[in-house]
Parts: sequence; structure tokens; C-alpha cells
Amino acid sequence: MPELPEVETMKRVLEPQLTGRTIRDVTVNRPEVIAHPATETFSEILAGQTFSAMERRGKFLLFLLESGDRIVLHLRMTGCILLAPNEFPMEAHTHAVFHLDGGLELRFSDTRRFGRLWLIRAGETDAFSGIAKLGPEPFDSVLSGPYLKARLGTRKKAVKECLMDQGVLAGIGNIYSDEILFAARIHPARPARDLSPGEWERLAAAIPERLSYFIEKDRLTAEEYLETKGKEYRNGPYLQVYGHEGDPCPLCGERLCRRVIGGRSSVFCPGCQKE
DNA sequence: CCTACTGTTACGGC
DNA sequence: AGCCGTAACAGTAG
Repeated sequence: MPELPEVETMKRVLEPQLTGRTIRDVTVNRPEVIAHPATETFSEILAGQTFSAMERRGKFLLFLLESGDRIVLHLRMTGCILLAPNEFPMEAHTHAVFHLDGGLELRFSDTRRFGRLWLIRAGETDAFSGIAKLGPEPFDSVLSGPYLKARLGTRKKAVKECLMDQGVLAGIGNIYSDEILFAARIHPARPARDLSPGEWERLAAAIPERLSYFIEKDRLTAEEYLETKGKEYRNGPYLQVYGHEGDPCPLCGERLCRRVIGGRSSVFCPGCQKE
């Protein structure tokens, strides 16, 4: 469910509240959500540890601890991470609860149970979570028209699928790939190898521009995040194409089309994005 | 009852 | 090897 902008929101909301808090103990209701190490070890190692900072890498959320250990979280489709007072109603499908000092709990819930947690020890190489295979962050200065052309310029695959390739750029999923391609006026099904240098430039510009725009539109206070249980994304109303199949294009007024590309539902404007 | 779903990985076929 | 397409994961919503 969450892509880079939503994961960034979670990081910004949670980090100031979590820093300095200590984990008393960890309850795991569904052992399969702990991908590494074994559940008992996971809980034992974390008890007594204190949060020092948070980071986001692509769609991964990282909880850094003072010991140098870190918790890595990927929410996949329906995962949710909420910091709540002990008495706050428990969400259905809550699979792991970190009991903290100060009467707070950090709760991981996930209806479809695809989300995963990893614990990486200080000095241990994270060969488990998949972070090591990620491409650069979309805001990294290496992102440019020539970079995209060099990485993707020979691929026959649809440019939309290439944008969602986490090994090329980290954090872009189905929604924002559609938004980015609309902003760059490039049809999502175009084979990547057919794009011109000018189109790669437009794409390289649209990626950080659209992502920072949607991060900004998703801005939430800690109170709002708790009220909405971490599940409502405030940037939905600002999406220009995703979810707007059949609506008039905001730029040219033509009816937006939907098509399955690379197995994913895609929306685009047939007027602004020529195939 | 049937289909679709904002993510990722495994696997078979070429 | 590497690319491609599909199934699988599991639950809810329309």
C-alpha cells in the first residue's frame, strides 16, 4: 500500500516521538511476520533497547537503536505502524506490539500479512531484507536523464515497469509511477528503449518533483496520524490520474484510460501521453 | 459468487 | 545467465 511518500510521512511522524524511548518487551502474535531472526531471539534482543533515530530507504522503514542494532520494516500492501497509548483500541490484525516506556506501544498491523520485520545486529550485514539490492533514492543527485538512459535505455520492458524496478530507483510503486509518467507526458506502456534523451530528462525531472509534492501533501501531525490510525493518506485528493479512470484529463480534458501494464492497473491520458 | 488490489518473490519456460 | 509471465502470499471490498 504505502509507497515512498507515505513511508516518509511515517518516518517524520514517528521519529520525534520514538527517539529516546525504551522497549520494555515485545509481543509477537504472528511469528511469520518476523523474517529474521527467530521470533524468540527477536524479542529477547530488543527488550531493554532504546530508539535513537529513524530512516527511510525506498519503501523500507528503519528504526535505529542506541546499541547500533536496527529494526527494518517493510509494510508491503496493507501493513500499518502506529504509536499509540496503551489504552488506545487495538487494530484488527495486529501481529507485533513493542511495549515502550511512558505508557506507549508501537504496533504493527497488517490485514494481508505480507509485511515483514527484520532485526539486524550492530555490525551485521543486512543480507536479509532486500535493502542491499535497492537502487539510489529518487532524490539522490545521481538521478538524471543520462542515468536513467544508461540503466534502462536498452530494456524492451514498459517504462512504467522500469520505474517500479526497486533496483533502479528505490520507492516508486504503482500509484506514483502513473503520476510521474503523466507529469512527464510519457505513455506508461512505451518500451524503455524507445525513449528519447529529452524524454529521459523529463522523467528524471518529474520523479523528485512529483514525489516531494506528494510527501508535502501527505504531511500529518502526530495527532492526525493517530486519529486516522496511520491508514489514511492525505495526498489522495491530489492524485491526477491514479484512480481517475474515465475522468477528464486535468490538462487536456480527454477521458483518462485504464490498462493493465506489467500486470498492474495503470491510468494515463491518451491525449497527453502518446503511445 | 466473482474479481481486483498502492508489493515482492519464486519458479517454470524460453 | 537473463528475461518474461504467472502464481503465490491472505484478506477485504465492491
